Amino acid sequence: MDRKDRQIIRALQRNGRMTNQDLAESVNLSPSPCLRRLRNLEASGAIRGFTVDADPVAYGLPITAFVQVRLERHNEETVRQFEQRVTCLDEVQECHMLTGGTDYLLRVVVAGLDAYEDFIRNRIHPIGGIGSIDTSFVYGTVKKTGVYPMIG
Amino acid sequence: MDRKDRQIIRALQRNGRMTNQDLAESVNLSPSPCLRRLRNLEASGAIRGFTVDADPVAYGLPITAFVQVRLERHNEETVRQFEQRVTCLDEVQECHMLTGGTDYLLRVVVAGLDAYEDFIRNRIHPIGGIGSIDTSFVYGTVKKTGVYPMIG
DNA sequence: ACCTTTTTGGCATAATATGCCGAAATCCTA
DNA sequence: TAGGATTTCGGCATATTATGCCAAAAAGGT
Repeated sequence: MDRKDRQIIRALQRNGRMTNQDLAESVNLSPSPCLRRLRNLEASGAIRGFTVDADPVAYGLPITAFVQVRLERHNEETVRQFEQRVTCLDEVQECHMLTGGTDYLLRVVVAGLDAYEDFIRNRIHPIGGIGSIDTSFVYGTVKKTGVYPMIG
Repeated sequence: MDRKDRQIIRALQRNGRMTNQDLAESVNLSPSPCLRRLRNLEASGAIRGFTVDADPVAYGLPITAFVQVRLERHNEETVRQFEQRVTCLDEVQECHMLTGGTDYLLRVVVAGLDAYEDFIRNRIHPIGGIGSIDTSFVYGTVKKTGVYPMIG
Protein backbone atom coordinates (compact mmCIF):
# COMPACT_ATOMS: atom_id res chain seq x y z
CA MET A 1 0.00 0.00 0.00
CA ASP A 2 1.97 2.95 -1.31
CA ARG A 3 1.02 6.44 -2.33
CA LYS A 4 -0.32 5.32 -5.73
CA ASP A 5 -2.54 2.63 -4.19
CA ARG A 6 -4.05 5.25 -1.93
CA GLN A 7 -4.60 7.54 -4.91
CA ILE A 8 -6.38 4.70 -6.70
CA ILE A 9 -8.62 4.06 -3.69
CA ARG A 10 -9.50 7.73 -3.32
CA ALA A 11 -10.26 8.06 -7.03
CA LEU A 12 -12.57 5.03 -6.91
CA GLN A 13 -14.22 6.33 -3.74
CA ARG A 14 -15.15 9.43 -5.74
CA ASN A 15 -16.38 7.34 -8.68
CA GLY A 16 -16.40 3.58 -8.27
CA ARG A 17 -17.43 2.94 -11.85
CA MET A 18 -14.85 5.04 -13.62
CA THR A 19 -13.07 3.21 -16.42
CA ASN A 20 -9.60 1.84 -15.83
CA GLN A 21 -8.30 4.23 -18.47
CA ASP A 22 -9.64 7.28 -16.65
CA LEU A 23 -8.39 5.86 -13.37
CA ALA A 24 -4.94 5.32 -14.85
CA GLU A 25 -4.85 8.87 -16.14
CA SER A 26 -5.91 10.30 -12.77
CA VAL A 27 -3.02 8.59 -10.98
CA ASN A 28 -0.44 9.09 -13.76
CA LEU A 29 -0.07 5.48 -14.81
CA SER A 30 -0.71 3.64 -18.05
CA PRO A 31 -3.76 1.33 -18.00
CA SER A 32 -1.84 -1.93 -17.60
CA PRO A 33 -0.09 -1.34 -14.26
CA CYS A 34 -3.11 0.55 -12.98
CA LEU A 35 -5.40 -2.41 -13.57
CA ARG A 36 -2.85 -4.73 -11.99
CA ARG A 37 -2.73 -2.58 -8.86
CA LEU A 38 -6.50 -2.55 -8.70
CA ARG A 39 -6.68 -6.35 -8.91
CA ASN A 40 -3.99 -6.66 -6.24
CA LEU A 41 -5.92 -4.33 -3.92
CA GLU A 42 -8.99 -6.52 -4.40
CA ALA A 43 -7.05 -9.74 -3.84
CA SER A 44 -5.37 -8.45 -0.68
CA GLY A 45 -8.67 -7.29 0.81
CA ALA A 46 -7.72 -3.62 0.90
CA ILE A 47 -10.63 -3.17 -1.50
CA ARG A 48 -13.59 -5.12 -0.13
CA GLY A 49 -15.96 -4.44 -2.99
CA PHE A 50 -17.85 -1.87 -5.01
CA THR A 51 -21.25 -0.46 -4.18
CA VAL A 52 -23.79 2.04 -5.38
CA ASP A 53 -24.92 4.94 -3.22
CA ALA A 54 -28.69 4.94 -3.67
CA ASP A 55 -31.13 7.47 -2.22
CA PRO A 56 -33.06 5.49 0.42
CA VAL A 57 -36.09 7.79 0.13
CA ALA A 58 -36.35 7.28 -3.63
CA TYR A 59 -35.96 3.53 -3.08
CA GLY A 60 -38.82 3.54 -0.60
CA LEU A 61 -37.05 3.65 2.79
CA PRO A 62 -37.69 7.16 4.13
CA ILE A 63 -36.75 6.39 7.75
CA THR A 64 -33.15 5.99 8.90
CA ALA A 65 -32.47 5.39 12.58
CA PHE A 66 -29.39 4.96 14.74
CA VAL A 67 -30.13 2.50 17.50
CA GLN A 68 -27.99 2.17 20.61
CA VAL A 69 -28.28 -1.26 22.21
CA ARG A 70 -27.10 -2.49 25.60
CA LEU A 71 -27.19 -6.14 26.54
CA GLU A 72 -28.42 -7.36 29.94
CA ARG A 73 -25.47 -9.67 30.38
CA HIS A 74 -22.21 -10.02 28.51
CA ASN A 75 -21.70 -13.76 28.69
CA GLU A 76 -20.62 -15.42 25.50
CA GLU A 77 -24.01 -16.94 24.72
CA THR A 78 -25.93 -13.63 24.90
CA VAL A 79 -23.35 -11.82 22.77
CA ARG A 80 -23.14 -14.58 20.19
CA GLN A 81 -26.91 -14.85 19.93
CA PHE A 82 -27.39 -11.10 19.48
CA GLU A 83 -24.69 -10.75 16.84
CA GLN A 84 -25.83 -13.77 14.89
CA ARG A 85 -29.47 -12.65 14.82
CA VAL A 86 -28.74 -9.02 14.03
CA THR A 87 -26.57 -10.02 11.06
CA CYS A 88 -29.59 -11.69 9.47
CA LEU A 89 -31.87 -8.63 9.66
CA ASP A 90 -32.09 -6.90 6.28
CA GLU A 91 -33.12 -3.59 7.85
CA VAL A 92 -29.80 -3.42 9.73
CA GLN A 93 -27.28 -1.79 7.42
CA GLU A 94 -24.50 -1.59 10.02
CA CYS A 95 -23.80 -2.92 13.48
CA HIS A 96 -20.71 -1.78 15.37
CA MET A 97 -19.31 -2.57 18.79
CA LEU A 98 -18.58 0.63 20.67
CA THR A 99 -16.60 1.82 23.64
CA GLY A 100 -18.52 3.80 26.22
CA GLY A 101 -22.03 3.48 27.60
CA THR A 102 -23.60 1.39 24.83
CA ASP A 103 -22.55 -2.00 23.52
CA TYR A 104 -23.76 -1.73 19.91
CA LEU A 105 -24.67 0.99 17.45
CA LEU A 106 -27.00 -0.04 14.61
CA ARG A 107 -27.99 1.89 11.51
CA VAL A 108 -31.45 0.80 10.43
CA VAL A 109 -33.56 1.71 7.37
CA VAL A 110 -37.32 1.15 7.22
CA ALA A 111 -40.33 2.18 5.14
CA GLY A 112 -42.07 4.14 7.91
CA LEU A 113 -42.58 4.59 11.64
CA ASP A 114 -44.97 1.66 11.77
CA ALA A 115 -42.35 -0.51 10.10
CA TYR A 116 -39.86 0.69 12.71
CA GLU A 117 -42.17 -0.29 15.56
CA ASP A 118 -42.59 -3.69 13.94
CA PHE A 119 -38.81 -3.99 13.60
CA ILE A 120 -38.15 -3.31 17.28
CA ARG A 121 -41.04 -5.38 18.62
CA ASN A 122 -40.84 -8.40 16.32
CA ARG A 123 -37.22 -8.50 15.21
CA ILE A 124 -35.04 -7.03 17.96
CA HIS A 125 -36.83 -7.77 21.23
CA PRO A 126 -37.42 -11.46 20.43
CA ILE A 127 -33.64 -11.92 20.32
CA GLY A 128 -33.63 -11.72 24.11
CA GLY A 129 -30.95 -10.61 26.51
CA ILE A 130 -31.34 -6.95 25.58
CA GLY A 131 -31.02 -4.46 28.42
CA SER A 132 -31.91 -1.19 26.76
CA ILE A 133 -32.62 0.33 23.36
CA ASP A 134 -32.21 4.02 22.55
CA THR A 135 -33.39 5.19 19.13
CA SER A 136 -32.39 8.39 17.33
CA PHE A 137 -33.99 9.17 13.96
CA VAL A 138 -32.06 10.96 11.21
CA TYR A 139 -33.91 14.07 10.10
CA GLY A 140 -31.11 15.47 7.98
CA THR A 141 -27.67 14.61 6.66
CA VAL A 142 -25.10 17.39 6.61
CA LYS A 143 -22.33 15.35 5.04
CA LYS A 144 -21.90 11.88 3.62
CA THR A 145 -18.71 10.92 1.80
CA GLY A 146 -16.87 7.71 1.13
CA VAL A 147 -13.57 9.44 0.41
CA TYR A 148 -10.81 8.91 2.95
CA PRO A 149 -8.52 11.76 3.96
CA MET A 150 -5.23 12.00 2.12
CA ILE A 151 -2.22 10.37 3.81
CA GLY A 152 1.37 10.98 2.82
CA MET B 1 -39.15 3.38 -9.38
CA ASP B 2 -40.71 0.00 -9.96
CA ARG B 3 -39.75 -3.51 -8.93
CA LYS B 4 -37.09 -3.82 -11.63
CA ASP B 5 -35.41 -0.54 -10.66
CA ARG B 6 -35.16 -1.78 -7.09
CA GLN B 7 -33.69 -5.06 -8.32
CA ILE B 8 -31.08 -3.10 -10.28
CA ILE B 9 -30.18 -1.03 -7.21
CA ARG B 10 -29.87 -4.08 -5.01
CA ALA B 11 -27.72 -5.90 -7.57
CA LEU B 12 -25.39 -2.91 -7.85
CA GLN B 13 -25.26 -2.56 -4.06
CA ARG B 14 -23.91 -6.10 -3.99
CA ASN B 15 -21.42 -5.37 -6.78
CA GLY B 16 -21.22 -1.81 -8.05
CA ARG B 17 -18.78 -2.66 -10.83
CA MET B 18 -20.64 -5.58 -12.38
CA THR B 19 -20.99 -5.29 -16.14
CA ASN B 20 -24.23 -4.13 -17.63
CA GLN B 21 -24.61 -7.52 -19.26
CA ASP B 22 -24.39 -9.36 -15.94
CA LEU B 23 -26.70 -6.79 -14.38
CA ALA B 24 -29.22 -7.27 -17.20
CA GLU B 25 -29.12 -11.02 -16.75
CA SER B 26 -29.61 -10.77 -12.99
CA VAL B 27 -32.80 -8.74 -13.41
CA ASN B 28 -34.10 -10.63 -16.47
CA LEU B 29 -33.69 -7.87 -19.02
CA SER B 30 -31.64 -7.52 -22.16
CA PRO B 31 -28.66 -5.14 -21.92
CA SER B 32 -30.28 -2.22 -23.74
CA PRO B 33 -33.27 -1.49 -21.48
CA CYS B 34 -31.18 -2.34 -18.43
CA LEU B 35 -28.59 0.29 -19.27
CA ARG B 36 -31.34 2.79 -19.98
CA ARG B 37 -32.88 2.18 -16.57
CA LEU B 38 -29.50 2.59 -14.93
CA ARG B 39 -28.93 5.94 -16.66
CA ASN B 40 -32.42 7.10 -15.68
CA LEU B 41 -31.78 6.18 -12.05
CA GLU B 42 -28.59 8.23 -12.16
CA ALA B 43 -30.28 11.19 -13.86
CA SER B 44 -33.20 11.21 -11.40
CA GLY B 45 -30.89 11.13 -8.39
CA ALA B 46 -32.13 7.76 -7.14
CA ILE B 47 -28.55 6.62 -7.73
CA ARG B 48 -26.21 9.23 -6.27
CA GLY B 49 -22.96 7.61 -7.36
CA PHE B 50 -20.69 4.61 -7.17
CA THR B 51 -18.06 4.00 -4.53
CA VAL B 52 -15.48 1.49 -3.43
CA ASP B 53 -15.59 -0.10 0.00
CA ALA B 54 -11.97 0.07 1.16
CA ASP B 55 -10.57 -1.35 4.37
CA PRO B 56 -9.67 1.72 6.44
CA VAL B 57 -7.02 -0.19 8.40
CA ALA B 58 -5.23 -1.30 5.22
CA TYR B 59 -5.45 2.26 3.91
CA GLY B 60 -3.86 3.59 7.10
CA LEU B 61 -6.83 4.75 9.17
CA PRO B 62 -7.12 2.23 12.02
CA ILE B 63 -9.35 4.38 14.26
CA THR B 64 -13.06 4.89 13.58
CA ALA B 65 -15.10 6.94 16.04
CA PHE B 66 -18.72 7.95 16.38
CA VAL B 67 -18.92 11.42 17.88
CA GLN B 68 -22.09 12.83 19.40
CA VAL B 69 -22.15 16.62 19.37
CA ARG B 70 -24.47 19.06 21.11
CA LEU B 71 -24.41 22.76 20.37
CA GLU B 72 -24.54 25.42 23.08
CA ARG B 73 -27.18 27.42 21.30
CA HIS B 74 -29.39 26.62 18.32
CA ASN B 75 -29.56 30.02 16.69
CA GLU B 76 -29.11 30.08 12.94
CA GLU B 77 -25.56 31.41 13.03
CA THR B 78 -24.20 28.70 15.36
CA VAL B 79 -25.85 25.93 13.36
CA ARG B 80 -24.76 27.29 10.00
CA GLN B 81 -21.18 27.77 11.19
CA PHE B 82 -20.93 24.25 12.60
CA GLU B 83 -22.36 22.54 9.52
CA GLN B 84 -20.26 24.55 7.12
CA ARG B 85 -17.02 23.86 9.00
CA VAL B 86 -17.71 20.18 9.61
CA THR B 87 -18.41 19.62 5.91
CA CYS B 88 -14.85 20.73 5.11
CA LEU B 89 -13.15 18.27 7.47
CA ASP B 90 -11.75 15.29 5.55
CA GLU B 91 -11.76 13.06 8.64
CA VAL B 92 -15.54 13.41 8.91
CA GLN B 93 -17.08 10.72 6.74
CA GLU B 94 -20.68 11.39 7.82
CA CYS B 95 -22.58 13.99 9.79
CA HIS B 96 -26.26 13.47 10.56
CA MET B 97 -28.83 15.51 12.46
CA LEU B 98 -30.56 13.36 15.05
CA THR B 99 -33.66 13.37 17.17
CA GLY B 100 -33.12 12.87 20.88
CA GLY B 101 -30.45 14.06 23.24
CA THR B 102 -27.71 14.92 20.75
CA ASP B 103 -27.83 17.32 17.81
CA TYR B 104 -25.29 15.65 15.49
CA LEU B 105 -23.73 12.24 15.01
CA LEU B 106 -20.37 12.17 13.19
CA ARG B 107 -18.41 9.21 11.88
CA VAL B 108 -14.72 10.07 11.93
CA VAL B 109 -11.66 8.15 10.68
CA VAL B 110 -8.11 8.93 11.81
CA ALA B 111 -4.63 7.39 11.76
CA GLY B 112 -4.36 6.98 15.57
CA LEU B 113 -5.41 8.20 18.98
CA ASP B 114 -3.01 11.13 18.79
CA ALA B 115 -4.54 12.12 15.47
CA TYR B 116 -7.96 11.92 17.10
CA GLU B 117 -6.91 14.22 19.92
CA ASP B 118 -5.54 16.64 17.33
CA PHE B 119 -8.83 16.42 15.42
CA ILE B 120 -10.96 17.31 18.44
CA ARG B 121 -8.67 20.02 19.80
CA ASN B 122 -7.66 21.74 16.58
CA ARG B 123 -10.51 21.01 14.16
CA ILE B 124 -13.73 20.65 16.16
CA HIS B 125 -13.34 22.88 19.22
CA PRO B 126 -12.14 25.93 17.24
CA ILE B 127 -15.49 25.94 15.43
CA GLY B 128 -17.04 27.35 18.60
CA GLY B 129 -20.57 27.12 19.94
CA ILE B 130 -20.16 23.47 20.90
CA GLY B 131 -21.84 22.40 24.14
CA SER B 132 -20.66 18.84 24.53
CA ILE B 133 -18.80 16.09 22.70
CA ASP B 134 -19.20 12.39 23.43
CA THR B 135 -16.86 10.00 21.64
CA SER B 136 -17.34 6.26 21.13
CA PHE B 137 -14.62 4.26 19.38
CA VAL B 138 -15.43 1.32 17.14
CA TYR B 139 -13.60 -1.79 18.29
CA GLY B 140 -15.44 -4.21 16.07
CA THR B 141 -17.96 -4.32 13.24
CA VAL B 142 -20.54 -7.09 13.38
CA LYS B 143 -22.25 -6.18 10.11
CA LYS B 144 -21.74 -3.70 7.31
CA THR B 145 -23.84 -3.91 4.16
CA GLY B 146 -24.95 -1.46 1.53
CA VAL B 147 -27.83 -3.65 0.36
CA TYR B 148 -31.30 -2.36 1.09
CA PRO B 149 -34.06 -4.70 2.22
CA MET B 150 -36.35 -6.02 -0.48
CA ILE B 151 -39.61 -4.10 -0.98
CA GLY B 152 -42.54 -5.43 -2.95
C1' DA C 1 28.84 -0.94 -10.29
C1' DC C 2 26.49 -5.27 -11.02
C1' DC C 3 22.85 -8.44 -10.66
C1' DT C 4 18.21 -9.58 -9.09
C1' DT C 5 13.54 -8.39 -8.42
C1' DT C 6 9.77 -5.62 -9.18
C1' DT C 7 7.07 -2.52 -11.79
C1' DT C 8 5.96 -0.41 -15.98
C1' DG C 9 4.22 0.49 -20.96
C1' DG C 10 2.64 -1.10 -25.43
C1' DC C 11 0.20 -4.12 -28.26
C1' DA C 12 -3.22 -7.68 -30.01
C1' DT C 13 -7.42 -9.82 -28.81
C1' DA C 14 -11.66 -10.44 -26.37
C1' DA C 15 -15.34 -8.39 -23.94
C1' DT C 16 -18.31 -4.52 -23.06
C1' DA C 17 -20.95 -0.10 -23.68
C1' DT C 18 -23.57 2.95 -26.56
C1' DG C 19 -27.08 4.67 -29.77
C1' DC C 20 -30.61 3.72 -33.01
C1' DC C 21 -34.24 1.01 -34.96
C1' DG C 22 -38.62 -1.66 -35.28
C1' DA C 23 -41.46 -4.73 -32.33
C1' DA C 24 -43.83 -5.94 -28.23
C1' DA C 25 -46.18 -4.75 -24.13
C1' DT C 26 -48.65 -1.56 -21.26
C1' DC C 27 -51.94 2.00 -20.27
C1' DC C 28 -55.84 5.00 -20.92
C1' DT C 29 -60.31 6.07 -22.75
C1' DA C 30 -64.57 5.26 -24.77
C1' DT D 1 -63.39 -4.88 -24.21
C1' DA D 2 -61.60 -2.77 -28.34
C1' DG D 3 -58.83 0.79 -30.13
C1' DG D 4 -55.12 3.93 -30.17
C1' DA D 5 -51.36 6.28 -27.84
C1' DT D 6 -47.40 5.81 -24.97
C1' DT D 7 -43.95 3.41 -22.91
C1' DT D 8 -40.68 -0.23 -22.63
C1' DC D 9 -38.22 -3.76 -24.79
C1' DG D 10 -34.73 -6.54 -27.77
C1' DG D 11 -31.37 -6.77 -31.47
C1' DC D 12 -27.75 -4.99 -34.13
C1' DA D 13 -23.61 -2.12 -35.72
C1' DT D 14 -20.05 0.71 -33.96
C1' DA D 15 -17.02 2.67 -30.56
C1' DT D 16 -14.92 2.13 -26.27
C1' DT D 17 -12.82 -0.65 -22.76
C1' DA D 18 -10.60 -4.70 -20.38
C1' DT D 19 -7.33 -8.45 -20.41
C1' DG D 20 -3.03 -11.08 -20.96
C1' DC D 21 1.54 -11.31 -22.66
C1' DC D 22 6.23 -9.67 -23.54
C1' DA D 23 10.14 -6.67 -23.55
C1' DA D 24 12.01 -2.51 -21.34
C1' DA D 25 12.69 0.47 -17.53
C1' DA D 26 13.08 1.27 -12.63
C1' DA D 27 14.07 -0.06 -7.92
C1' DG D 28 16.50 -2.57 -4.37
C1' DG D 29 20.26 -5.23 -2.40
C1' DT D 30 25.19 -6.81 -2.13
